[in-house]
Amino acid sequence: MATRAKRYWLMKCEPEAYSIDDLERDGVTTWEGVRNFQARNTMRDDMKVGDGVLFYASNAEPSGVAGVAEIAREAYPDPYAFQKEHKYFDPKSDPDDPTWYMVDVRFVEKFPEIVPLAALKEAKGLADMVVVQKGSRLSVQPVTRKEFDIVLKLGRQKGA
DNA sequence: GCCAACGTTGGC
DNA sequence: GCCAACGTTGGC
Repeated sequence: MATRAKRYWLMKCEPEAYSIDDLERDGVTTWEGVRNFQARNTMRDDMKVGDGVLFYASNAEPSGVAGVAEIAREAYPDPYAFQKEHKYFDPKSDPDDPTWYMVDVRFVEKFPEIVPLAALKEAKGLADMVVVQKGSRLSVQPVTRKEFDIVLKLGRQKGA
């Protein structure tokens, strides 16, 4: 099997919709409902099983990285886009040529405390991280290995 | 709840 | 293909 270096991502979710605790309970979850082309492209074209994911809680108190997950299944068509009554329904998505894709995500670790966005902004080495850029609204974004490791360290040291 | 920043839509 | 209007995201 052809292999490639493990890549790293950040995925946002509002805790009210789905939290790291929900993920810990479920073990694996589906990541449906992404309706942004750039985020879709990332999921569909770049995510591979085993890639690392920073689980980011948006619209939270505080917002920040709540833990770690990994890609459990590579992209497949988002079935909710075809369900008329569903809030993720998109009449323009053709089942024979789906517009929207989703991946599955597996729980890896919950940080003792959330790493707030403010801490990410202050941390050394994270100045170029997508999520700290002003006006960054992408719900699925790439993270470098270096950034991933720094955030991991921040998350683990909190409760110590 | 406010509002700035951004993506998408649609008229032309 | 431009760009104004609109809807959404998401920090605060």
